[in-house]
Amino acid sequence: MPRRLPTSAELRVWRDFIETVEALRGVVAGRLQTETGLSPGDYTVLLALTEAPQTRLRPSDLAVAIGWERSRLSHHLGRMERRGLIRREGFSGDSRGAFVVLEEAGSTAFHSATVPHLTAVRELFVDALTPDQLNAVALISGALRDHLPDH
Amino acid sequence: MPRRLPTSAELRVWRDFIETVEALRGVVAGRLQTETGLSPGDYTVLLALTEAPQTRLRPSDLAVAIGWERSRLSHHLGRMERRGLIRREGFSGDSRGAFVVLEEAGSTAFHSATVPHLTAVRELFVDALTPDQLNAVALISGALRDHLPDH
DNA sequence: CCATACTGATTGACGTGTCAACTAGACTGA
DNA sequence: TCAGTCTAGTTGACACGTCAATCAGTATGG
Repeated sequence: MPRRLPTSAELRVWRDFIETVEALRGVVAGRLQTETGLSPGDYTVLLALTEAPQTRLRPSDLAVAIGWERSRLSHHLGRMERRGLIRREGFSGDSRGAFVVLEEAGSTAFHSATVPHLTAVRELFVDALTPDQLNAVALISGALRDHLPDH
Repeated sequence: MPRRLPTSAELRVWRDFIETVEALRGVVAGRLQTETGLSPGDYTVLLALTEAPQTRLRPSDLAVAIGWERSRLSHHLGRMERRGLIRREGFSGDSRGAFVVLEEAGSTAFHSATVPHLTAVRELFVDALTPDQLNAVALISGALRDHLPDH
């Protein structure tokens, strides 16, 4: 049984949706970058480390916590380490393992980034929508996510 | 006057939203890639060229048509040219100018990609939502876009 | 006429992501 | 015990994006 293709109206909704979200993400990322020197990825990693006991995590646990692939995380950690935001530390025990440790500079950067970040989210996202629309967004996210393969 | 920060519920909506859309985009892109060998960027460029008179456009016009920065387009065209999907051609007149011309291979690739692409959009996006939700998405996209700086 | 500014387009450097391959230690079962 | 496998993590190659610089050709004003 052949299944229908999207109508042109449905396709337009899709394209507008994707383009808008991409633009939105770009604007938020740009503000974060210029106001705090951190990328969204940096922020995500630093948030997870900040909340971790001893502000340290094993890479795999960190990857799970933020939902990243290990290789992506490894590359990102390399860049963050070069900038002194985090540090890698050996682990006595299972010597495959390692730790990612929050550095002072990372902690400082994170703390000075949180208000600008939250402000950007409010201004560009929350303030753009009515409370009803915000609820709708939550439902729509859930529906889309549940409809994705795997999860 | 100090303005409020997002509540944790609002923040959760934001994060779920961004993560879901990113995942969705990734899945659609992955399907397009494996089923047709084209990236979303390739598809966008090929679509614009296909619809252009003589299936050729000046880079600047192409950039405007698809809403890309010229430098991004230039890099992407370089990659597409290497694969034989498009070709660059000089322009007699204003010799700064140039043309991007759709190659046979590009045309073929595009035409064999359109059904898989549309199918993926239907399955992963349209089918996941009720008609009301789809309407809501359109309204929300518009609200978010209108709230962005510049536009 | 010519210095200057503008326009079209490309380039290089670099951050970011994915995929596949690799290293290396730890586990497991015949 | 030791081959096979699993787990943790890194690496290299490459696609994609942004930014700033560059280049060449066109237009403009004194």
